[in-house]
Amino acid sequence: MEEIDKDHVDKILAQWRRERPELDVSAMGLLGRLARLRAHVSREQEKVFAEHGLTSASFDVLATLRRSGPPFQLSPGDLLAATMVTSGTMTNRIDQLEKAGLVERLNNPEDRRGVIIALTSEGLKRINAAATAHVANQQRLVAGLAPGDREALDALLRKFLATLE
Amino acid sequence: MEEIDKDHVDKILAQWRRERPELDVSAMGLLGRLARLRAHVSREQEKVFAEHGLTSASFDVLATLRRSGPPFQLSPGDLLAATMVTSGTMTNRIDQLEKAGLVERLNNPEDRRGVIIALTSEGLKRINAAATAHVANQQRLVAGLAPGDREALDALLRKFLATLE
DNA sequence: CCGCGATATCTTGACGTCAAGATAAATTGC
DNA sequence: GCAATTTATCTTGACGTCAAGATATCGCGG
Repeated sequence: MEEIDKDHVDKILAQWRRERPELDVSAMGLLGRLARLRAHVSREQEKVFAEHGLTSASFDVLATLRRSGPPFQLSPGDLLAATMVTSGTMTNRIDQLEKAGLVERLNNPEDRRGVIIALTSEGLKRINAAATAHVANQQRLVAGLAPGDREALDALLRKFLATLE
Repeated sequence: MEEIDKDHVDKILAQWRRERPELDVSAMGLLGRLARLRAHVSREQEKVFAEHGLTSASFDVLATLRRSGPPFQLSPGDLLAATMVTSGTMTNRIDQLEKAGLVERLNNPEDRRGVIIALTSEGLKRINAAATAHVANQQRLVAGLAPGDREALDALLRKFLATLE
């Protein structure tokens, strides 16, 4: 009577158990659900970013600048440290945002190797609006989960994350 | 006294609360940890795939063929249904795998629009070895989490996923 | 048995990402 | 002061992904 609904990931595990019964797939369920969940959440979030002419990449940079507080300026190195991407990726992100007029590269008076990335006033407006929509959308995405489950899940994700970083 | 260690995500939330106190960022912690966790896991998994000359994209296709059982053949449409990507992406994945000699496109005798993607013997060897290494690596990735926590986390992820798909 | 909407797969063009390495300026140590 | 090392950022080339649309074939309704 204790039937739990099988989801997509359960079917994959069942196939592996049939084809390669000697493999221990006990971790695959958890990691598979993590991946699938992330893919769904990610796509839903992208839709909201797109409504504001942004991608998750550009939102990520603008949001980092915005939440750093006035004057909304950081070096590429600072942005790099905050965003889990490589330097080449960050250069490209900044290039795109600069083309779009949402940030500008200023000379760094203290270090001629470096530059300062600054939100333009258009960039500030854009990220303020996008962030408002984004957090509302995040609320919607977790709305199907009971508040107690959300807390429990967050606590476990925190624990897990701590083992990896 | 109940101090929980602040992680990277907590710092982001604190910044938003300072800069945009009117925003309800209560869902951002959970979703942010999910994203970060997935990024870490993903990269660790890529390393193992790379040791076998694969990427997560190519592993994904080969694994789907492998766990479907003999004769290790599926249509692009079947693969599409199993893998959360678009048809253009699947065409590209198959192209790459075909170039690498790991799968081949066979004519579908029952439908001239369609083809059948079949693992080559080299592809079978490759995915068997890669899958063995991959599941071992997955065990390693969750090893830092107590077994009870793993179960609880998996159950919550399942619940959450069910609300989205 | 024919026309036409449905289906299976591929093509195109624009991005985003990474690894590896290039460039230029700052800093360190003698 | 100056060479060697380190640091900050950018460049290059190869992939992977998507959305939108192109092709070719299937199969249904008349």
